[in-house]
Amino acid sequence: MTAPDPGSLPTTYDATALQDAWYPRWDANGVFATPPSRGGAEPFVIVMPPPNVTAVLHVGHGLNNTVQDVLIRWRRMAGDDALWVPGTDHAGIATQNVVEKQLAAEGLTRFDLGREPFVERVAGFVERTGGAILEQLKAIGASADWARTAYTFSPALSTAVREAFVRLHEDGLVYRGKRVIHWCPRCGTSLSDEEAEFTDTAGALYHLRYPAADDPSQGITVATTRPETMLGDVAVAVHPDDDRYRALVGRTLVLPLTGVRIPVVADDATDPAFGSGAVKITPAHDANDFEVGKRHGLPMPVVLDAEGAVREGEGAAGRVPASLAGMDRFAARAAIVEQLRAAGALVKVEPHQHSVRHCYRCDTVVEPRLSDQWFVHMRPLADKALEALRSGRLRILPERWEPVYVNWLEGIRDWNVSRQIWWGHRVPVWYCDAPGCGHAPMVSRTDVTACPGCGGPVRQDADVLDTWFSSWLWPMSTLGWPNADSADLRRYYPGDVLVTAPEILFFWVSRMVMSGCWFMGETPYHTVYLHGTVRDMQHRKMSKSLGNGIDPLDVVREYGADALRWTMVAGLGLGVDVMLDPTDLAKSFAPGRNFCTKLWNIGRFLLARVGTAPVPPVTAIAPAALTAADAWILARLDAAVRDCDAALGPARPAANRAWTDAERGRGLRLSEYAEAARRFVWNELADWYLESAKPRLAAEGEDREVARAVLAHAFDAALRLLHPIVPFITEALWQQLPGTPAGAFLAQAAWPAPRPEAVGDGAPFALAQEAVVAIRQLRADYGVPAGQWVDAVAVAPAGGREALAAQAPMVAGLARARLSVAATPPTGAAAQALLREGVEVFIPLAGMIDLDKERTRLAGELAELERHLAALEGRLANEKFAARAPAALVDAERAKAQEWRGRRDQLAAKLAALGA
RNA sequence: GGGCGAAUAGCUCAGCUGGUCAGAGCACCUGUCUUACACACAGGACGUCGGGGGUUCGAAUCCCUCUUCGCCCA
Repeated sequence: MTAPDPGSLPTTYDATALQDAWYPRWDANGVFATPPSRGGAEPFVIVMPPPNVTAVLHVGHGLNNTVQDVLIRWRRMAGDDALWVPGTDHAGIATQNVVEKQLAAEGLTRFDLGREPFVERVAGFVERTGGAILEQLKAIGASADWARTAYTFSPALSTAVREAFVRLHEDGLVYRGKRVIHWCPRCGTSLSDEEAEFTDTAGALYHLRYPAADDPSQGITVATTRPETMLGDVAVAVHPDDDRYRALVGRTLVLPLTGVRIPVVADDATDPAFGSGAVKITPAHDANDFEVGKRHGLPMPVVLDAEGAVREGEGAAGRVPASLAGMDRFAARAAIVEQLRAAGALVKVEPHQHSVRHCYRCDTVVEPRLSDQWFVHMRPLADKALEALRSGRLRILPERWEPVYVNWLEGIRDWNVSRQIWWGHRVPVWYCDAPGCGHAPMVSRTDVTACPGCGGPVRQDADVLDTWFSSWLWPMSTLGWPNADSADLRRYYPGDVLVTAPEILFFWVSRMVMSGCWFMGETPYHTVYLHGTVRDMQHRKMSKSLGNGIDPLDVVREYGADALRWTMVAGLGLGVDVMLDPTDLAKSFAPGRNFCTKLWNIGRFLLARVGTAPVPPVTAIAPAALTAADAWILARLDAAVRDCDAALGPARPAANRAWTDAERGRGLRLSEYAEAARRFVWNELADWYLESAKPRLAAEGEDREVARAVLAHAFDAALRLLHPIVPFITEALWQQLPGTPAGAFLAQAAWPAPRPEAVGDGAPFALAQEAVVAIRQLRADYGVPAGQWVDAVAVAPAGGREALAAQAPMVAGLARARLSVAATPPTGAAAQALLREGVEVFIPLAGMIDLDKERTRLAGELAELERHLAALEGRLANEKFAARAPAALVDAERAKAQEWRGRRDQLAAKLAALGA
């Protein structure tokens, strides 16, 4: 690779060209890799939340991965052994759905193919199309260590899944049980609590009358939102203290339509205030009823099949009338309601607002259904995850999510990990079906091929494991777990930061903490950073179904990856949602586009002025050779570096891998970091220093060399500060700096540090800035044409005149004013302004001065000053303030009052001189 | 029903453990093609910090309460 020709910066900023030029070079030169040679550095590890293997990049991924890239590039530059592990997730249900849809187009189902051919087909599909999203991430500049790209269904990570299952079984935490679980009839599988999401739905409350068997004139009215489940009713429960029903407890009711006889039971979990106070009990199709059924030893007939149709299942003989058998649940609801109405059993129907669970993958209404499932007993794991947070080894930002995390873990329920689909890690349990053998089920790390008892064939459990059962191991499995000898695992576990969205705090984040604590004895990261959600202008979440999404690749093509990244990061307050308008990309991404264009122009102009000749390091310049402007910009740079550091860090807890209370809420303020860096390069370096340096650069001589050196140094540092956010443009500009060694990359350059001790703060320059601002204001007030030069006289105390006079060229350039410094004010009419340190600026404007206007202006200024002064003096006059406020504060307030009084007197004198 | 959180300029939000804290960006108004940038430069206007009460020498900042929103969980 040859260094680009320094004179070759194109006039127009071409983001695409920069991206095409620099990403391949970084990649080819191993900039993102974490070779053993960096072993001396401290590791900093982020594991990428693995996108679904079939996913395509959306703006949420863009935001999530940009944040991670900013952090990893920052730490890489800061000298850490920075590792960002990328990868994808096999996404059991989602991926299987995609392939099933393809099959459906061919008129086939997975059952037509059979299990193994189907799984092969999915694997082939993933092989061909999977992981495209990782290539898309490169387009937005993601600097992950691609050589370590992982996949939850790879052989290595599958080993981890099996190990985890077996070990939890050995620990007594895995069990198989018959429970009412959430069943998605469309996906044909069970779901965990987290995968069955509540949606508020306008439904109806049906009041059904069940007559007593021995006296049809008596009976009980029950209220239900799912009348079709009455086919599976086995009892009616009432509260034991409910006088309305006391006489009926123990008697028998007759189910309408089927004539099935059921008892009335007393159960104190019944809410007498809800509906009629009597509740029908359907143990096989309602989780609460299941508990009631167990308490009372009731049967549990299954009346809905796996497709959600009404059908006599286990224990349900005689419960489904032939006219209804095979009817879909919603059609059956309508039919049953009609039949009940006809039979006179329907008392009334009321509108009813309630929450209905839907499948998070396909939005189908979830059906509670009794079935055999594998569960993980979570209490012991959750306790460890709680301890991690309480001990400070884990923090969550923004901190307001911590109580949410705690609340969920404290009420944790067992995790249904089995799924009745084919695409996924098969449950590692084998059964011997041989009659008479009776060998217990075998839970095994390795495949079991023959029964150890009878030597006969064995059958593996048909279920696969929840995809989250593999992703909860991600921070360990990607590093080699369960191989305890893995060098990566030893070096890089535990990692540092997890960046994700709050939606998967329970699904994934807390479970990773649990698995890390349980299997490795340490939380997998010390910081969870939960960023906001990308929303449209109506604050709606962007989604495919709403059609309000933004394709990040469109943005990259039109405005560049840097503009995309800048817009998102600069707008990213901690935990704050990012609002973008999908109908107006130009407006949405204007902040990033504007900033990149500005930076490009700063760079182009600055680099052209600095030229290609070598510059000395600023540390080699004699302090006496530095002008006030130089001292000022170097001091501003120090402040900018400190601001960026404060906004970003600390990168990790100072000691013992545990956050102190003082550290806990600090850092990861990406928008503040962006603003601090932006302010420096734009408002300070470009607007003031570069402008003021123009005359120096135009002249020949030693001072020109000083200005070149300071410019090069300040811009170099600015590019370093900005690089994590806008990597491409900063790299391209940095390569043009005269000091850049051939073959070096900004992506690997050192993060700036403030000078250990400042050499002056450039106070005279700051004073001249005030003069420039004041003159500009006066010019605007008096409508002086922009192109017209004016004279300006600064009246300063004896000590400061010389330093201020030295700033005259700067004032000339920035305010179009010929500045002279004098001991006394000029005679005649002049517009005037008061600066700090008693300095006054006068602009004699022959014929332009309006005395009334000037008086009004000064009187306004005086009035405001007196208002503030009065408040201040009132405070100082308060004895209690003097007595109780900190002495330092009181002193500062006194000094301030002193200064303000001086100002007031000066202003008053001016007004008097104007004849006011 | 339970829990958490938010209400600060037209918009999106900073303001951490009470003392220039009334701010930033965008939008808006006015002027300018000032030898890199009109995707820019310069200047300007804009808020009794949701209502009420309390603690304090002092509250946007702490406490109580009301109102309105949002999120999570059941």
